[in-house]
Amino acid sequence: MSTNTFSDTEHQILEAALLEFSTHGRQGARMQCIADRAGLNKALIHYYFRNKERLYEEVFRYVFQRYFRRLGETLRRDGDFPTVLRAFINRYLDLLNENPALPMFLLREVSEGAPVFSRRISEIVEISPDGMPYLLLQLFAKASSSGEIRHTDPFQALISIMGTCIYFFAGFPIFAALMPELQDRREELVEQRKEHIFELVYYGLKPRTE
Amino acid sequence: MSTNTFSDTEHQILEAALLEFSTHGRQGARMQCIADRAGLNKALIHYYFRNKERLYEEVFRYVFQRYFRRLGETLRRDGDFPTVLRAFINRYLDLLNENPALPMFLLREVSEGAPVFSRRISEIVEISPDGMPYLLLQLFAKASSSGEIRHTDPFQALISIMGTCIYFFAGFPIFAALMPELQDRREELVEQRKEHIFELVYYGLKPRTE
DNA sequence: ATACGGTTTAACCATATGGTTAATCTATTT
DNA sequence: AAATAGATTAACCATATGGTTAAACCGTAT
Repeated sequence: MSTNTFSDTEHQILEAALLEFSTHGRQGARMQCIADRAGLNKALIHYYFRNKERLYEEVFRYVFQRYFRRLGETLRRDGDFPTVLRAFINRYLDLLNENPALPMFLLREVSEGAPVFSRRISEIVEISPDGMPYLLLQLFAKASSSGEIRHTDPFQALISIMGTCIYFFAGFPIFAALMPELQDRREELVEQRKEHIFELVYYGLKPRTE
Repeated sequence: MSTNTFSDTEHQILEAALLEFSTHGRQGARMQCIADRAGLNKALIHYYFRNKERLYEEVFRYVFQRYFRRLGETLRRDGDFPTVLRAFINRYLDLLNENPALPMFLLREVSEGAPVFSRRISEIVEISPDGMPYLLLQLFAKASSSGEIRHTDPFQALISIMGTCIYFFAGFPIFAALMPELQDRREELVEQRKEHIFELVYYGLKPRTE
């Protein structure tokens, strides 16, 4: 059940399910819609994934295992604080830009009490000191204690950096509804955003001389 | 339908519905659960709000009208850039802390294509130059042109400040699942966060002399 | 050619759930 | 006290939807 080799058909189902789940939520998702999206018969989904709940779990794991792994990679490379920080931000924004539905998928799960995330957390994210969350905390903790940034709670910094990245994608539709002209500038704004976040976080945390 | 005077019963329904909708989403919400939560008969909900869709719309408007209005208030008061910035951050975090379910409610709606938000946008948020989004953009635009902060796209700043505030509440459960010790520090972290975000944004945007 | 295992499908079933209805209760007016 | 209108309830209905099943399809080995 935790194998990662999926057939073509399974992949089609997973991709369709990801879209359906992230736009309509676990309960709002319709098996028939997933089947239609994937161009397959509904019974096939049950054949491969038994039921909606297991499909959801499989999609969730399938997607976020990769997501957290790719995010963590950037933190394991050598480099000084600003270099690693920049790499993390760029990777994060690229990941989100490739699949803007992911944050909502995760946030939805979490707002429902994160039953699947909690139950299968060990498969999804490394909780060890070599996993993404801990490495990111470490990044700030080290820079903080070496004096490269001012004394900062690493947790606050973690929330800030992830929030500034995620909210661009999660909140974009809100502001696009208010200011339609943003829609066309989207790609440009993503690139601009990399620089903006880096400067905000780096210079926002740097010790002040005055 | 857009009156704001609700009877006790209606209020109970609205509050119960808000909880149910924000944890389970529009489709996942169950009319029976809302009735149970409110301690009322299910048919009463239909009596007052006709059907699920209209109930959802009413709750949505009821909640976010107030939310955006209270957020906008802080931007209409006099004061220099850091003062207004601080007031906005504090108000925002207090609002979210009072009702941590709100961001998810809004984000869910948005990820479903924001049909209700779009349709009733004019009742929910002032789109005029005196409304919250525009005032916040103005705040940064003015500070930017007066040289108080370095040249910055106001939209990027808007996303950053809202993202850092919201994500604390939206993402908190994720990190609380990974680091259980955070749960007890929540209130303390909210207060600490006000200062953290202010410093990050203010000093992150300030012109650099070096 | 045929038998067989894995895959795919149309048709079907059971049930959860949104919504209705008709009766009852309650308070206010006359 | 009778009447009226609004509020509330239990019982019910229709249907959407998750899930099942049995048959058909298809490639491959014998």
